[in-house]
Amino acid sequence: MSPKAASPPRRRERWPRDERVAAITEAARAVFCEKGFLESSTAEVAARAGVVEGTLYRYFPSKRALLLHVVERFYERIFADYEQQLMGVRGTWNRLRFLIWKHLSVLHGDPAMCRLIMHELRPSPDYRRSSVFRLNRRYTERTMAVIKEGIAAGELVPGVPLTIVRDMIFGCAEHHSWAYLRGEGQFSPEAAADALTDMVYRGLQPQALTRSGSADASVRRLEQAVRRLEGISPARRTRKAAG
Amino acid sequence: MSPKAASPPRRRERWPRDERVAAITEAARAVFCEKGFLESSTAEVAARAGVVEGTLYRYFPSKRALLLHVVERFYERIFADYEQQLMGVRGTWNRLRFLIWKHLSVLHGDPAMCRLIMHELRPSPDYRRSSVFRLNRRYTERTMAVIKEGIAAGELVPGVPLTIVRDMIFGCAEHHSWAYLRGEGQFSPEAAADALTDMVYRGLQPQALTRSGSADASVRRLEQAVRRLEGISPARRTRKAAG
Amino acid sequence: MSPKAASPPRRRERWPRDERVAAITEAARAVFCEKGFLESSTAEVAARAGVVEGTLYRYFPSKRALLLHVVERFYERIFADYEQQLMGVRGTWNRLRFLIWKHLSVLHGDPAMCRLIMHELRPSPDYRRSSVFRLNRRYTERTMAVIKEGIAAGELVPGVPLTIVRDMIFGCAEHHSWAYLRGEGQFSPEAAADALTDMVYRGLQPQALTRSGSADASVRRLEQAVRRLEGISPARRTRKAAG
Amino acid sequence: MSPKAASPPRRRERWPRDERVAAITEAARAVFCEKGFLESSTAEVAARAGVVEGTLYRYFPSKRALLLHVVERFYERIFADYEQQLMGVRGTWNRLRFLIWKHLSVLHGDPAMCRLIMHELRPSPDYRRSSVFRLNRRYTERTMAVIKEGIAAGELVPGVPLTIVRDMIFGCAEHHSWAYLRGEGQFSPEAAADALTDMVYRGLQPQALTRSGSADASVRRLEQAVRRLEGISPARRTRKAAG
DNA sequence: AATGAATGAGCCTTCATTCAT
DNA sequence: AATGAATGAAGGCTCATTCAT
Repeated sequence: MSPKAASPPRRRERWPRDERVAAITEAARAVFCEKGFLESSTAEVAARAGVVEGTLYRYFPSKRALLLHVVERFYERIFADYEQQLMGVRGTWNRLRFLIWKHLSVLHGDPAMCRLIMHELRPSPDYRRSSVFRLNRRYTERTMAVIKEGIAAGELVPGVPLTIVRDMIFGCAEHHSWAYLRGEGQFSPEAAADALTDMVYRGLQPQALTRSGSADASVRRLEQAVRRLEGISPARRTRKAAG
Repeated sequence: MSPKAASPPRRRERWPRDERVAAITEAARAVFCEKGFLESSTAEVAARAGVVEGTLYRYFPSKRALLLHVVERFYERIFADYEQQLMGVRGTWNRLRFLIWKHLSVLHGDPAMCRLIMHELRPSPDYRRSSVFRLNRRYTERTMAVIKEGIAAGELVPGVPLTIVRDMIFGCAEHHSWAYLRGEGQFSPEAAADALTDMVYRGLQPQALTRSGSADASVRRLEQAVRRLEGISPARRTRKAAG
Repeated sequence: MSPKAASPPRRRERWPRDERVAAITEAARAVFCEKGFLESSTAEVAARAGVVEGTLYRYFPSKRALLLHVVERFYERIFADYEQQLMGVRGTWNRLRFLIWKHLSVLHGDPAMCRLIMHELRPSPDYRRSSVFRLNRRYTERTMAVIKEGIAAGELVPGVPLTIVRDMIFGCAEHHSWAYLRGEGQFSPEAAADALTDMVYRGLQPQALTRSGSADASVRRLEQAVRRLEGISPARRTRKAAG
Repeated sequence: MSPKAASPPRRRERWPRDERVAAITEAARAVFCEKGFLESSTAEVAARAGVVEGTLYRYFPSKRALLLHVVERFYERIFADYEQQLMGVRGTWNRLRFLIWKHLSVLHGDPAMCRLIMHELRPSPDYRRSSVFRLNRRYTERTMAVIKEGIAAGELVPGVPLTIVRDMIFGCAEHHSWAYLRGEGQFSPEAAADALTDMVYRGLQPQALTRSGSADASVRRLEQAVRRLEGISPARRTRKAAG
């Protein structure tokens, strides 16, 4: 019933507000990345930031809010990079490759943070209501915009649902970097970007199955038309052709 | 508000060991899927299995081992399904589409278990040393084998690293089902399998990047006209309508 | 999830001291009544008063002192009402009924404040040393004065300890309004005042067997002995005697 | 993510369950009574009971449940006393006086516990849904039953709402013992019981205000007539009408 | 006078694992 | 084999009060 007794104060630093926030954010980033979110304690974050635990809660309402803030700052840095650079790249394939490469580079450049986002933030139940979800959407939309431009230009075909394309790009990147994020493997953003871009680009090419240049290309194409009329899947075409 | 009641002493049932294990496994599966691994307590698993907590530790060295066991059983069921059915499917595209569809169907059919595996088991630090990791590798290798067959048959080109192809397939599937696994969206295994298979298949076609204004451009245009008239795959319908 | 925003710097308003105090008092009253004392935070009081927390402590030495101040103001309002009105009422029963009704009306009219006083202020360890305790004493003494007048006038008998009478009146009022103060019931100040006044008034009527010192005291004592042997209540005495 | 590491066990006592519960309950009773509920810590309760904190939660789901249990045990002891003894008392006044005295004796005999109940348990928001509320109702109903018997026997009049009578008895007892419960005063259960019982009993007497055959009866009757001419109360109307 | 950020002790609760019976 | 009670460390969060500016 009686209020907590005051204790002799230690020393009371008065930094500018922004510096405090920055110190806390950075400390949180470091601790979360090192140990993971669940394994981090607010006590450790506070200690590393040079404040007491209570001070954390003056700036952030909860440990989780602090995580979100850390991740938001990360996205901001990413975006800052993006905007400029993309403008200097021309051509659908090149632009696509640039964005994929950029994404892979992010994964490669800060695996701890990416692991934090992917393994600890994203699985949480309210992720889809969080600001980070929206940031991520904005992030992926940049890539999808390039695809759409390609389609609009007639360079790519609109036949494949864009969500599939998006999931293919980001899912592939994620899977591909999986082990690396865990500190258990390596990958090359450049090589992966090349391969992935090619796959996606080719997958969206209008020519479909036309191994062009070959002498019998037109013959095969006729065969295929016939087969299609028989109601058979495209896969069959090849086999029959081969047979 | 009387103290928690002591449960009535259970009879020391003399079940066969296997039944015990099965009961515990099933209880664990149910609880883990319902509440997630971290949120599940051994107490609840034991209660649902009709044993006391201590008994759990007679059969499994830890809660985590129990999780691994549960997931292993799940993989076993998947495999049992697979082997037979794949043998009945011919053609690279079809076989690939079958495996992709099967994978998506698994995600669709038991989202809770898949979420458990993907969000709770896989991020753990020793996943790559676990039996489940090996099972999963075996699982994905089945799919990669089809790709390799396609390459061996000359139907697909070997230019793209297989790991990229694998990551594209499973990464896409995972991303695509993400919201669904959280109970926050829908997806169609069939439609997704079609689109994904097409993308991958086309991405591995030999025709390469003939974006040229090459000589056969006009031939291709003719082909397209034919295709439009025939109108076959779902993806194609759109194009037809648009055309 | 950006960090808690710093509030825009408030203008250092140069209110008259009294207005400041009044604003703080009113804010505190509102917050304390809404959420209870323990559940209220000085931060919220300050915010509602439009000042910062530190300013609170310029005017009040502690949160608890603020509570006391709030309650004192409340008592003052009550007293202001009282003094005048009572003068217009004549007759012991009427005056008693008026005061009881007034008390019940206060409970009825501001249940939140009364709950605050009764459930949160009064149980605190130093209540009996507080100014509010003295105010309350003054408050109850007004009622006791009426009783004393009635006794002095020979209309009521002095046999019952006044503290019991007082406790009966205020204890009854408090119990009667209990649920209402919690927002869980209703009561009528008028009906309760009637019943309570009658009970008290009748309980202090001379007719009962208690006017001792009278000549027949020893006779009554004998009667009581007899009755005790019969196992009958003293009340019977009267009726039997009267009969 | 990894389970908490086990530490070297200290010593593991295995008392009979009931003894453990009793030890915890008694420790909780002692600590709560000494320091109040809010000021007590589960750590202290556990220490006094000779168990670790976790053990508390095996038997009770929360600190508050422990409080409720302690209070329930207290009520049980009270009831055990009651039942027998009341049977040996005859006559409305005597029975009423016994119950009131008993209640006051309880307050007098265990002030710390009663303070706990009245100041810490009862004000809590969900008190009215608690088992203790029901126990208390049962407790007060015992007393009201005696009043009802008196009314049924024609010894008391039914004109006053029973809830008012109940509130008067228990409210008075509570107010009367207030300071004592705080360790700041004294009171005599016997004297208070006598006075309170008389007040209540007389307040429920049928005879109205006129019954004595005493010499000054006529004088009083005249006084009353005067008062009636002045006034006023609704209660009186009834009597007048009846007269 | 006013600000408003820093303090920091301490609480209730959880639960995988162990082990005496 | 089975029981089921005991362990005990750990952690996020609150908030009245102080005091440098």
